[in-house]
Amino acid sequence: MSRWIAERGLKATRQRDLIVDTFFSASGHLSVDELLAKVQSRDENIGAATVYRTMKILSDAGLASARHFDDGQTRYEAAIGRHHHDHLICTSCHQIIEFENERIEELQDMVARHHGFQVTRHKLELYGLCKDCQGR
Amino acid sequence: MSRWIAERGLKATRQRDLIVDTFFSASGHLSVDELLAKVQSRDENIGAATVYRTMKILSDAGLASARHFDDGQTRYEAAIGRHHHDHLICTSCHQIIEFENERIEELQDMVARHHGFQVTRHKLELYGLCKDCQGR
DNA sequence: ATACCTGCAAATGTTTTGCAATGAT
DNA sequence: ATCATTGCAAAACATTTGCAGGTAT
Repeated sequence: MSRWIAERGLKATRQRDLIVDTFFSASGHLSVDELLAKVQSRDENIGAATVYRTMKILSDAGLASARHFDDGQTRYEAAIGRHHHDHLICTSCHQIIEFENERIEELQDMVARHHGFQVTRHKLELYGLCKDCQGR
Repeated sequence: MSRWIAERGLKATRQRDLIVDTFFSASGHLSVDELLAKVQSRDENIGAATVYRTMKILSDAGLASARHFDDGQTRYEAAIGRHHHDHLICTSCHQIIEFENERIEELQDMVARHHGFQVTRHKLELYGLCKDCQGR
């Protein structure tokens, strides 16, 4: 993100580097809390506000995307060179599975066109029980 | 909702009746704030907590459904005898259009089956500009 | 009479913001 | 030297909860 940072007069700091590095080293859909914990295990003096601020920058830069699942917390996932995709979310073990489906996207475009809508982003989430959680 | 209320020892009160009546008389996807305002224009002494509590009851009774769009507020819509449907949301004028698409639902089921997932509910939201807001 | 309900205010949980001190260029 | 950034604490939100008093059955 250094180019993006330089272009708008932002500064590279130890904290930002650490947060960004931690974020991209981790996998999955991290809540700010989870990320903060990982970050603080490397430098306990980093504050939550800095993590919030840094993730907002990453998100504005298009390098991370914010997701709002139904648990009331914002989660971020890496967005570098990734296709758009949607999510299956297990309501029992909270596992998140990603999927892509070209046909669904096409049908969404069709629906939007039909309503004269210009879609900029969409969200498709399927909530339920994953294979492992169905037997209890 | 009188039957549902009686069945579980809940009580019919003036406030609940007023909130429920206001909710079903209004249309669209009301936030608690919006509903509270309408309710208070009929009885200014009704508190926000009562609206929250009542909408939770309606929701548990299956008469209203809670929606969480990306604006950080819970919105409720009437759910009596309605099909499942999804939403187109204008990010400029905040208009919300509903749609149903059988093919998309089928494809979702296929995706879920493919992952061994048992889906209980899903959410499909298309964000963008509605016809009116595209010209600015 | 006995629960249940209400309104208020206080508590909660998540995210944002003001500010003085610190740090990058 | 400038101006962005940090950490902290306080503020801002949306929502929930405790409680004393009020109300439906």
